[in-house]
Amino acid sequence: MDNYTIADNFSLLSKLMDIHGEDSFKAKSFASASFTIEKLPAQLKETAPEDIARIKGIGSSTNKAIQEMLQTGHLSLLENFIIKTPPGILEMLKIKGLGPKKIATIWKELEVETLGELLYACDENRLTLLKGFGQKTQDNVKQSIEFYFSNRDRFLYAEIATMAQELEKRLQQMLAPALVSLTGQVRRTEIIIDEVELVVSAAPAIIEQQLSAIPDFTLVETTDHSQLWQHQQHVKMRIYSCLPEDFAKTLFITTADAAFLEHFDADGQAAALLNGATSEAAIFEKAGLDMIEPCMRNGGLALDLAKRKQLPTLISPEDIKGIIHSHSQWSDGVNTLEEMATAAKAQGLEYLVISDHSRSAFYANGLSIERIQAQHQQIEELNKTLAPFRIFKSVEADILYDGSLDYSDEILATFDLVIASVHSILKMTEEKAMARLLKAIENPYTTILGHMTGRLLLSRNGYPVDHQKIIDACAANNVVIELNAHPRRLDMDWQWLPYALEKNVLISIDPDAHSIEGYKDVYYGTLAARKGGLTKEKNLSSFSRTALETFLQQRRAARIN
DNA sequence: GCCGTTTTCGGCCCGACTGTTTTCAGTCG
Repeated sequence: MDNYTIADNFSLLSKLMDIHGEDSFKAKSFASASFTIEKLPAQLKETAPEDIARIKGIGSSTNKAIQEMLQTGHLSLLENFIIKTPPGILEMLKIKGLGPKKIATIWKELEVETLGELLYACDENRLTLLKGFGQKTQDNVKQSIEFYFSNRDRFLYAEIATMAQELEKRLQQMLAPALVSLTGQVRRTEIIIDEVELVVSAAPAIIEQQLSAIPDFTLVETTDHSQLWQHQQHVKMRIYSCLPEDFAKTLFITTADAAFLEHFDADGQAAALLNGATSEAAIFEKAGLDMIEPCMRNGGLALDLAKRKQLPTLISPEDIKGIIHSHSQWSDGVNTLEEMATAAKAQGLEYLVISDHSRSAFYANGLSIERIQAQHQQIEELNKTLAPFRIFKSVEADILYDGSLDYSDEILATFDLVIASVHSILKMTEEKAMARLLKAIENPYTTILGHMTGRLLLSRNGYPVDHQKIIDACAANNVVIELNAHPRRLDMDWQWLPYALEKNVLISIDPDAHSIEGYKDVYYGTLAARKGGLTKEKNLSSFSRTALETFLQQRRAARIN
């Protein structure tokens, strides 16, 4: 083992000791040993133990640890700390601006254990609530984590979409008159993107020659049909090269996922349909099918619907009539309630459902019963001046560990609607998660089930749930299922929308906005919803104000009293 | 954990910089 490795081990040991709240002078001595060793002119493995003992800053314990590393290749003291540290906490040490003390605070105070959760806590403005943290620290941490994530090889659609569209335009200009189109995952608006894929009607050599001129891109792989380019510190780009007369065919084939193509070719007629096609529309026409939008070219469902002439008219962003699920300064939001409402009205929306956090969400400044009453007074006053725009009184009530909601029935009854979500103790078996969720769904005051699995895409898996049973329970209890539109959540997953629609369960595309800026996330929620075949009729946030009022009255009459 | 003397137990603490404070805590090179 060389000096650098030994020094690194001591450095990490020191940080972990600080994170775990060990005596800071002890931790410091390992840090200074690390510093000293890194600068030693001679290798420790070639130095006699008694000579090592004479080095300033290395005492008997450190020397013993050095000998252990030299003899066994391990440092048991360090390994013991690693075992009791979640991997996400170790990863936080890679984030600029975060040292042991801050990480310990984040871990202990926020109960955040992964970078994904930490990023989300920044989005929700929760870091600034911690002592010793301010706006700048939160901004730095957020930026730092995003940078870290951007160096990984998978991306959220929202992180990639703009860049992909700009790339498409740029290539169209560079390679004209060749045809260029986005295809694959991006064209299907998948929620997670591995590669930006494009079809280009030009020869590989020409594409390579042109793209080599862009300094940001490096060619990493060439196959018969495609080239893979790596953008510096960014996503990979795959380019399918084809003849101009094969453009429609290639676009069709590369847009769809494998299961869709398999279904499409179930009778072995695909080749005949594709060859010589001048457009995708012509392919569908020749196949006797209505045009299936690229976003629905996953699996076989859309093809079955198309064969029966039952393709739905998909919801689109302009079908959103109000903001459901939002947070203001009353809890952990950035903007005041008045600002949130005024902005929603100015955007042409008909209503705002304000759902600040409930009292157990202490980390998010959740509302005490007194503060709920004060907020309701303010809502009533604002509604007088904003009418016909309306603020609906809501709350994002924590589903507690036993499945009960965070307030008594008397308090829950004062809201127009209640969004019930799990925020704490996310590590559960499926059995526990199901019992907890089902109890919350059966609560007559629960109107909407918020972010069903608690997942954070690319960074945290949700707790395990039996989707089918949850959907069945929502159907039985007339509970709306949220499609949380935050691009890192998109929870419930769109893959379960067909089943929910079959069971006649309403969906609600909700931004979970913690600022006015957050409203724009409904766009991503809508894209995900389209993949699952959602229509505006089945989306609660597409209801007009009056339709929502009627729905809530009827639901209340049926479920309560 | 290390050090060292007024010497075996009590104090130790890179300095510059940032950010959050209103005199300091934490991070980083």
